[in-house]
Amino acid sequence: MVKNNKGNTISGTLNAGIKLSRDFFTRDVLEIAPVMPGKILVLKSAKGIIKRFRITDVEAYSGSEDLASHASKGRTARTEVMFHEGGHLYVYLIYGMYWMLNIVTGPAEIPQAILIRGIENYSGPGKLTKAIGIDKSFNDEDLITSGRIWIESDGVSPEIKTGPRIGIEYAGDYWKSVPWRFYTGSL
DNA sequence: TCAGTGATTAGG
DNA sequence: CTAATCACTGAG
Repeated sequence: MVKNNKGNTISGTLNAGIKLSRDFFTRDVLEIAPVMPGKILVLKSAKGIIKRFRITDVEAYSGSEDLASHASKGRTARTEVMFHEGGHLYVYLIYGMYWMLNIVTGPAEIPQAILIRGIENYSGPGKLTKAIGIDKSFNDEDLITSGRIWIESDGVSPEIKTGPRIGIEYAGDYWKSVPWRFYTGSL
């Protein structure tokens, strides 16, 4: 059962849009991240129930130079997925409790990802994954070929606000200040 | 402000 | 093997 911050049940029932293709995700992360708020995250349960959630808040992590990105430490077992072709998911556990949901972008071998920080009725990347049931099993899932998760557009493109990314105090003055958070409060 | 919680990582 | 770290959250 899905509930919002006030404890009320929400259905995730938006109208269907057009599924985003590989070409959308293989572009540079800084082209994609600003247009992610407004897109629809779609999940299909094992029983065939489809739920759609409007994305409201994302952050971009780009390449090996970005000291806030996990990939800045190189290619490890965990960050391997970030080097895969755009359209895959990067899912990892943080603080022993929260699954973080990221969309890998760009061509293969270039580590980039977009953290999904908020969807409608939810604020916070850990809360939204708990609410919609994202876990380790979604790591490296392909949004183009998966039967249980994908992204759609219904043409909605809300006004975007930008700001520095959250929770990256370790990344140094420059990288913690770049305005790579893209969000909207209007949805 | 700070504890909870456990996978991941570097290092011996 | 050990120990530090962490793209968070909720309680005080």
